[in-house]
Amino acid sequence: MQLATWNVNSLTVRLPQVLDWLGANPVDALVLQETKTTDDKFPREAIEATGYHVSYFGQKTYNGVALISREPGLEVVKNIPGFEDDMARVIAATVDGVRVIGAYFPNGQAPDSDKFAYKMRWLDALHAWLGRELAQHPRLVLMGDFNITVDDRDVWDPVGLKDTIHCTVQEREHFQNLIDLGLHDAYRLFEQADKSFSWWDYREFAFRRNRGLRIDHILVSDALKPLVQSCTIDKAPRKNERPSDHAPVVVTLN
DNA sequence: ATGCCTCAGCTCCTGAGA
Repeated sequence: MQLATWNVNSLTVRLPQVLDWLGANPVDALVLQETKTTDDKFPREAIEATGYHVSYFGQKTYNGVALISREPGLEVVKNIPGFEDDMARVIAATVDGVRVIGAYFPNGQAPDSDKFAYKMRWLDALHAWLGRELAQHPRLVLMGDFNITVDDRDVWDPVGLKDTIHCTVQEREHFQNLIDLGLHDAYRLFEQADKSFSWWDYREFAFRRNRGLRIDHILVSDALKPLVQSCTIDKAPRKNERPSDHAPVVVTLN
């Protein structure tokens, strides 16, 4: 079984690339972030024409998530139950007996901002909900754009970017709290090349110079950890003509 | 350098992203 996550930075712009990628990488489930489109404009037919099922939860201009799967997604949940939020950030469903949660974590902008405070509240709510989800669904994967670097290996310039957004102690503590629920960073279960990133700024030729961050993650539960065969970042779509600034991350389970 | 790209939208500038 293969699962993947990709922040597409507008599905309207990236739909052809998503369809191409799925054709070349026929994963069992793919979660998307930053679809940036309302549900009435979501390209459901184009995705279903490929034989996939899709659930989606969007809004105008910002955010928006989707879950594409070969088998239908069951028990679909949108956003974090009990957490009032006017932003579309989470979609969850059970696919082939695995609870798949796709999430677009808040950016947070700057450590002293209101958006950072919202990010902290959102992370608290995610943690509480995830504890309940894990109790009900031991076979669980949480994946998406976390907007958090786990440690300095995930940062192209850890000195220059120390304590800036995505690299703060508070964000990393929240990440560790998720891990402490019984989750594992699938990417770090394997030896990986130095300076492996999943996002590169559009500016200053950041991709070409490999000045990036690893902020897109796949966490697998204790029950799934023994099944993980590989976890990779697919940089190929970042080389497309009009790329997303993020690359897909893929995990293979047996 | 609160820029540099890219995207959406009350679109020809602005806000947000990371």
